[in-house]
Parts: sequence; structure tokens; C-alpha cells
Amino acid sequence: MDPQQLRTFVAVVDHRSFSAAAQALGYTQSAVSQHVASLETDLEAPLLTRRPVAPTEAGERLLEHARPLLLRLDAARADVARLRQVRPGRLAVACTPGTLTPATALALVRARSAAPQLAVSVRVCGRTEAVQSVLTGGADLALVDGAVAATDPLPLPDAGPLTAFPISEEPLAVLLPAAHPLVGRPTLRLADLAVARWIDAADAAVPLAELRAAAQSDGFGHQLTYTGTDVRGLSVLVAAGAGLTTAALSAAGDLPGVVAVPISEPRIVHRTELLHPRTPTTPAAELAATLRSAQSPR
Amino acid sequence: MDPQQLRTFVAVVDHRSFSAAAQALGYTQSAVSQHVASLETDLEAPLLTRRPVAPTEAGERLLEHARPLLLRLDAARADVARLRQVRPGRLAVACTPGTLTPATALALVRARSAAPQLAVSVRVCGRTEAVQSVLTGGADLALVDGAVAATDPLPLPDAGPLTAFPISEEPLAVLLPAAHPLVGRPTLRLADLAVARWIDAADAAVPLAELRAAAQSDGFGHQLTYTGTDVRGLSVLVAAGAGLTTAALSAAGDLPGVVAVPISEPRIVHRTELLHPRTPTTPAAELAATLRSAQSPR
DNA sequence: CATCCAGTATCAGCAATACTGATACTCATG
DNA sequence: CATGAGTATCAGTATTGCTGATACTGGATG
Repeated sequence: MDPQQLRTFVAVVDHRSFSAAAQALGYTQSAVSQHVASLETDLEAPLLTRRPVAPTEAGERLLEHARPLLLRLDAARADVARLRQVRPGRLAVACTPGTLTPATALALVRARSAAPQLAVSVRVCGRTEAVQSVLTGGADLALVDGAVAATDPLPLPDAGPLTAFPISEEPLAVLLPAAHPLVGRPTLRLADLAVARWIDAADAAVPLAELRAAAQSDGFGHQLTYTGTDVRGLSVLVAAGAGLTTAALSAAGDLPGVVAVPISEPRIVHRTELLHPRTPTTPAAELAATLRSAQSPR
Repeated sequence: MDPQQLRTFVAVVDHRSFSAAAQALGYTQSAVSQHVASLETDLEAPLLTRRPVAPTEAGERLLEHARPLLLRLDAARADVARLRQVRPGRLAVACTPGTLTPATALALVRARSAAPQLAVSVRVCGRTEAVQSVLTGGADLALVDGAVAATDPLPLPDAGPLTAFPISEEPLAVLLPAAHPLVGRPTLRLADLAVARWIDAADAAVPLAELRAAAQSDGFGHQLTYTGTDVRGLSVLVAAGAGLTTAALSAAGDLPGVVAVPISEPRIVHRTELLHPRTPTTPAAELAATLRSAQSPR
């Protein structure tokens, strides 16, 4: 099971085509066909149906392992590479939308002015992508948020050694349209909202799967899937009555047309965590120190 | 980064020798040397010091990834292979010493008599090995125990999809020699014992690292490391005053010369969990069902 | 300090492999 | 049934990966 072949296999599944995968990888179609055939004879199982190209049951199993394997291979390379370059001229931060608060923004500005020649970059993306960026060296630091029980850490994929540190913690709130009948309530219970219409915005808010896990409920049958990291756009949908979503309690203040009501039950918090490799670059370590000491402003 | 080369690299580190690794892997020493050289040029970093052979800093980093990678590769192969053989003539159980209780033993006996032609095997080993066995297909089922906060699951390496289910939960107890001054106490606080002499028996009892994590303490400077899975031998050492260790409260009844005193603080439990692949073999699923329904006898 | 030796690096040669390019095949579509 | 987009197969070639022989090197020994 050559990683090259696994990478080809994943590309074929993603492109749903041998020839498209070949083009994407810079191989000939013949090579791709041979890679897949080699995997199939090695594992003694058909991995793909052809025409249409789709993973078989065995292929699905392999996929569950192939993606993490390839990620970890990249992470390994990045981890070794980091040893050779401890003081780069850049500071790349990957963060999920919910983590960009006045406090974190201020820390970034300070880091910027403390080292003016530093190329500081901020990328807003989904949690998975942010974690992967730090693992594979695309970013030096990540800020990710999520909703979990107060004592639990955020669930992260285990693809390598990562240092995690809680930066801020505040109540989790439901975002309601301003005209919603529940707006007056001081708090809400999540279980009472399980049957409401929700928007599943995995990259812009807390994924519904996480709420389901935290509430230990089977509800949250979502009505609408929202792809992207634009919180503003999400709030417009909420205001228009497309469905509910969640956010940190303080995050709703500047969003028009929506009202945030804290969740009292179950005991869930919205937590932001700082992630970095075990040996961060010097500017990353400094920013991390700032963020750690600043902590939550409220 | 060819997995073959990673495997070679790991073998060299383990054997602390190129030639010994070559012999173990069935290669020539020349091939091993070339594997390592290839990795080093690929990663642009020296991975090993020669004479004595030891991993460099970069080598240590790579090792952190190489072992999990190789494990997951095996797990992937095993996961696909399992699809082809859902009803084997065997039932292999890997378990840690603390999980062999009357209840689990009884379930095994029942499984045995329910399917007399089944080759039932039980292997007692450390937790890591038990988990690896299930992942790589060496075992169909695993029983592992550990000490964690009541709401947390046991910490397991994330090398593939595994189903975990709590089987029994009971107070965690400290094993004291019968003559120990604290024997009379109804309960003990772990923090008060942080400075005591401990035996770190990672494969026969709860690893001290886990206690340290649970107690959020830096103590437990152990005096003695105990390798192996023989609980009886461990209890003899405890009785002789070599140090303390922990066990499930009920486990000390049949051990001579030692007394178990439950821990009241912090709120830790001794939990046994059942592990199996997402699609267990038929006999494994039946045994799992028995164990789940039996639950804790006390 | 010279010698020795266990162990690692290097090199040439050969066998196996991993691509490409051409071509045969095969299923879905009109 | 004809067509075409897409996959499988095959021969040929460049590359890789291993072995066996040999050169090299650092640490132990007297």
C-alpha cells in the first residue's frame, strides 16, 4: 500500500473519474488505472465501481484510513521541516469565524506592531482546514472554536502532536430572528429547540453534529446546509427565518436582525482554543503568549 | 516517504543498529543504509546519529509520526480484510489484566459453550497492545481498563474507527500493604498520596501517567517500574512495601497481603471498556452483546 | 599510539518496478 | 445500432530498489 497509490485512489474518488484524477495528479490515465488495480490486487477486494466511479464498501473502509494517513504523512514532513526554520519572516494564523473577537484581533495587531517586518496573514476557514493547516505547516497558529461540555477539550483529529490551550470561554447562545417568539426569554434549553428548523453551518458556526453530541439528542434535523465561513451571511439567513444557529453569546451584538439567547441546559460552553505545533516558531510563540495572558475579556 | 523506509527507520531505532534491523527485516545491511539515507535526503535532515545509533531531534519527530502511521496502515489493511471474512472459526479476545473479572470470565465461558466448535482465545496484555490487536485484526474484541473522570471516555489512540462501550465502572482503590498505617481509613485522597512511593506498572495496573493526569498533579514520582501483566506478582511487591499501586476496588479481594482503600478525591472511576471494530465478526458481536447486557455485577 | 574490529557507507550490477503511449475494450447515450 | 467518453491492457523504456563486494570510520584494546 504505497501512499502514492492511496493518494491516487483518494483523487479518483474525489473526482469520480480516473482520467480527471490523472490530470489533477499529473499522471497518465494508464498510471491511475494501474495504481487502483495494484491496490485492488494487494487488498484482494474491489475498491471502486467503474462507470459510474464510486467507492465500494471496501473502498469506503479504505477511504476512512487513507485520508488521515495522507494527512499524517504531510504532518510528519512538516514537523521535521519546522526544525530547520525556527525564525521565519512570516506569521500565518488560521482561524474559524467564531474566534475573531476584539480580544484576538487586538493581540494580532500588537504582534504586527511589535515586529513590523513580519508578514502577518490571517486565514478564516473551517475547523478541519484550520487544524490541517497547522499540522501540515500551512499555518503557524490556529484559533478554533466549538461547543462542548465545560470540562471537555474540543474534539480534534489525532494526526500528530498539537498543543491546545483554551483562550476564552463564554456561554453558548442560540441566534434567533429578532421577531422570534422566544426572543424575550432570558435563557433557553437546547432540548426544547431540537425540533426547530436549524441551519447546519459547519464552517461558519458550531456544527449541528456537535450540538447533537452535546445535547445527547437525535434531533436537530436541519433544514438548510450553509457552506462557507461568512458569519454575516449566515445571520442574514437567520434573520430571514431560514433557521436557527448558535454562536458565542457576545458574538451577536454586531449582527443586525438577530438576537442571541444563552443556552442554560445542557451545560455547554462556547470555547475558543489556541492550537500550535509543539515547537512553534518564535513569532507564533509570542502571539500565543499574548493570547494566553489576555484571556477572555468578559 | 515510503512506508517501507519508515518501517526500516523504526526498526533501526528499536534495534539501535543498522545491521540488526536488516537481519530483523530480512534485508541486507546495505538496503537498510540506503533506506535511511533516502529518508534523510528526502527530509533534508539527519535522522540518526551513527555509532551509537540513536535518533536525532528530527528523528524523534519523525518517530512520533512513523509508529502511528505504520499502525494505521496495518489497521487499514485489517479493516478491508474483515469484509471478506465475517464468520471465522475463532474468537480472539485481548484484554488488560484489570478486566478479567468473574463477570467477564463468565461471559466468555457462555460464549464458548454456545458455540463449541469455536476456537476461543484470550490474551492478556497491556492496553496499547490490546488496542493495536483489535485495530490490526489480531483480536476480534478487546477489554481495556483505566482510571478517568466519571464523564470521560478512556483515552485511546486514534488509529481508526473503533467502537467503545463501557462495561463496568467501580471506585478506584489504592492497594496498600496490609501493615500500612493508612489501612484503617474508609477512603483516601489521591493528592495525599502523591508523595508516596509508587510502582509504575503500565501493563498490569493503571499507568501512573494516567493518575497524574486525573489528579492534575505533578507528583507520583515512582520508585519502581514494573513491566509485565502479572497482577499477582505486582501485589506481592506491594505487600512487601515496594510501593503502592491502584486497582478496581473489587479486584483486591483475592490478593493476599494487600488491602484496597477507595479513593474519594478526585472523582475518578475505574472503568472497563469493550472495544471492537465497527463491524465485528459474528461471534465477537454475540460476546459483546452478552458483556453489554451483563454490565457491572456490583 | 597502533591495531583491530564491529559496524556503516558506497558502488556496480542486475532484477523488478513504474511510468508512458498506443490500442483494445466497454458501457451509457441518443 | 452507432457513437463516444472513459477504463483496461500491453509493450517498451527509464527508473528504482535490492544484493554482494568493498571501502571507510569510530571506539575499544593492549
